[in-house]
Amino acid sequence: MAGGDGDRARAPKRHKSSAPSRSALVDESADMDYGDDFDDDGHDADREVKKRDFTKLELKPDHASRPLWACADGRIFLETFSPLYKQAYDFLIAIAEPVCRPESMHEYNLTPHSLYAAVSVGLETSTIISVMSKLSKTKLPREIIDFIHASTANYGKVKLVLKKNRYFVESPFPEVLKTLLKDDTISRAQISPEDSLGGPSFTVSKTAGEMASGHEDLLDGMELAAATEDKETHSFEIDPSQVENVKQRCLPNALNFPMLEEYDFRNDTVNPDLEMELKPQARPRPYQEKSLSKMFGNGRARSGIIVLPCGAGKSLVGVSAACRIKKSCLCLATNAVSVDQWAFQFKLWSTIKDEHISRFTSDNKEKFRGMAGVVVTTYNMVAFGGKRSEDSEKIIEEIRNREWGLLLMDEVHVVPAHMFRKVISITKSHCKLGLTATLVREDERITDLNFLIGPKLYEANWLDLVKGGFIANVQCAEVWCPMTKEFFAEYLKKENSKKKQVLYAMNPNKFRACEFLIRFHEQQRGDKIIVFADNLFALTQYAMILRKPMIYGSTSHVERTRILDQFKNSPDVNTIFLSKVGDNSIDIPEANVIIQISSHAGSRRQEAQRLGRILRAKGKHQDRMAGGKEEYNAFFYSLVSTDTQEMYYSTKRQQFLIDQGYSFKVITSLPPPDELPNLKFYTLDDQLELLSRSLNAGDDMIGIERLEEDSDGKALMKARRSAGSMGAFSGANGMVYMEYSTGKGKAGAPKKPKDPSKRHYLFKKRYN
DNA sequence: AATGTAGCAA
DNA sequence: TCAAATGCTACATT
Repeated sequence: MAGGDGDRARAPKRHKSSAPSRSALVDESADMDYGDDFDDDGHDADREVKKRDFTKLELKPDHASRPLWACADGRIFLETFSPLYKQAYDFLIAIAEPVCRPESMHEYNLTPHSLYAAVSVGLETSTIISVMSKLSKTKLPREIIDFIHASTANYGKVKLVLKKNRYFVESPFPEVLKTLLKDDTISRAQISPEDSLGGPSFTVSKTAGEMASGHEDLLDGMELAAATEDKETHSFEIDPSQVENVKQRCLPNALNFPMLEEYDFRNDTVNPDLEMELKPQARPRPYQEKSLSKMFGNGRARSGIIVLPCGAGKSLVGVSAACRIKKSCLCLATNAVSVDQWAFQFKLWSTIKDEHISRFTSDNKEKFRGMAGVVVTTYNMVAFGGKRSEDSEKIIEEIRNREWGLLLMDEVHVVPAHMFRKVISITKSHCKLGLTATLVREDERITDLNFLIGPKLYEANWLDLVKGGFIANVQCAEVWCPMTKEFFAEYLKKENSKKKQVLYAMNPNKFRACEFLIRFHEQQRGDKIIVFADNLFALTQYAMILRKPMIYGSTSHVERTRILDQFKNSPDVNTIFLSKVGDNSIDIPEANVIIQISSHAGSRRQEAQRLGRILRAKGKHQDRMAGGKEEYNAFFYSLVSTDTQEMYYSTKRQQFLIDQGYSFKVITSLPPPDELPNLKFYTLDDQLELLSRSLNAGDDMIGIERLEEDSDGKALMKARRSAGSMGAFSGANGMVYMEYSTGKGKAGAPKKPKDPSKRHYLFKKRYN
């Protein structure tokens, strides 16, 4: 990818009259005199640009060929149609936080944390400023430059190092260590050498810096700057249990000497090597390669987080990382299903021997043999506080005592922060790699992740992956379903938000939209469909009336696998209904349509997760692309009852999708009027019957709760558990829901089911 | 040894 | 703040 010679010859100081090519940019930044930060033509400092007042920003003569705008308040806008988009994107994603990424213009935010992330992948202050100035249409506002200087000045000065199960704080600058030790928390955490008389004392040692291997890539080129020469290193030891507190004190919002965690695994002779290589057929895709290069950019392993959408091959990144480090690896997942998957992925992509990898869950307590190995387990298992079984006790003891080369953490965004703290304080690892599909930014826990694991190393842009054909091209739509008069009247009467929820989920118009969509996708396109409903009552009703299998919490394991197997293999089962179980912990087979009939308020992360379920549909995509124009090959519908609380959340969901770069469509007329007679609940009677059933559902729930309080708790549990067999009803033997789907009882007086034992607990009370 | 059930935690 | 889910354990049943 070396560049054109014409560009190379051009003097850096001169304005370019044509669009700067990629190579021009690379060459210039390599030759760049960093003292000459911001622009070529002279006058500057006297300019006070007020925040949000952009009128005074000075356009460069060749602004049209430069892709970004930088505002004084730290916001950056990127034109995606620029020829320099790709480079600019790589750069921005490294230094700033993406805020919103619609199709033609992206917005980013420069924050202390994002700059922390930037310098910890090896960028230097001067490089950040010079590249930004190159890419900017305007002269960089003074505020931005000052901000970057201020936020990056102290980065990289302090390191946290693990040696022989002991933690050390290291720095080439003794005065920095002195500053740190003035802090109470840190000085209390210090483990003084024996002869210490209370004053701070450091150990001095020589470290040989390594030169990183160069690349032609813009960013990798810049990382060269991170290589160090021989330096004296000063250090003091800290109490392992205090590591996280010390780290926290060092953050930008406190002492502002954020600690860098790097693992010089090639020179680690203490920990035994693990024999494993990536198999030749495991070919990381460009973006996977890129995220790995961020992690290993300077020949060591950096701790941090890699953000890739589900279905984009996170596990290959994880396995590759483990293969490069070649030391013992502890891999953490959220549940047993993904533990199995991870173990499988390790065996699939790497040459690791079977006896060197082990799973550790409640019903799978394996042990690897040899000096080093990979252990795959759950967060729960490691953080578990209660009494352990004997086997677990032994294994967990080994996990505690071992020094891990890599701590691989899957779905880092779902795990609560306290869980993390526990896991991190229990295990001793040289390098931590967090994998996630979404970093929901306004969540405070994300900040926690930043110091508990490390900065974000790489984040892929979903749309770019779509364009590359790596993930499915999803059509997202929100379907607006007007409430029927009767449902809406009841809705307005209710105070209880629970009851309201049932009402807008059961809205007959929504039901028919759902029915129509299922029919359309099954029959016209031959798609595989997943329907999500958070509300259990709605879920069971929909599934029973439409006669589709469903899975929810208390569906037995056997039942689940049977249903999923049918969904996967049988041409007759093309739709399944899932409750929240589907969000995690179910290995969902290839589906390419999702319909949401009720989604919860704070469910933006769930939204992402669910969307992720259909991203995997690949292969097909390239074929269609080859055929000419791009086509959607996956569909994501959210059904919303208009004029209800649901509408309130629609804006948020919309925003989420747009932030990820998805375009968004609102459908208001579904089902088409001529289809109406063919769908359920066509007559008012049917609708009223549904209404009364829904209303009673709410009452019954409350009745059960009352029952739970005062009388026989055990009996209730029984009732609930037996309701678990509902899953069985809806599967192959389609008999039970017949009673409901064919029962055309009058409003308020539905037919009484024949066999009381098969009644759903929701209905139980009415008949007693 | 596999399954099911209940209790607990976070 | 709550509901729905999970995972781990122990114990009972087949």
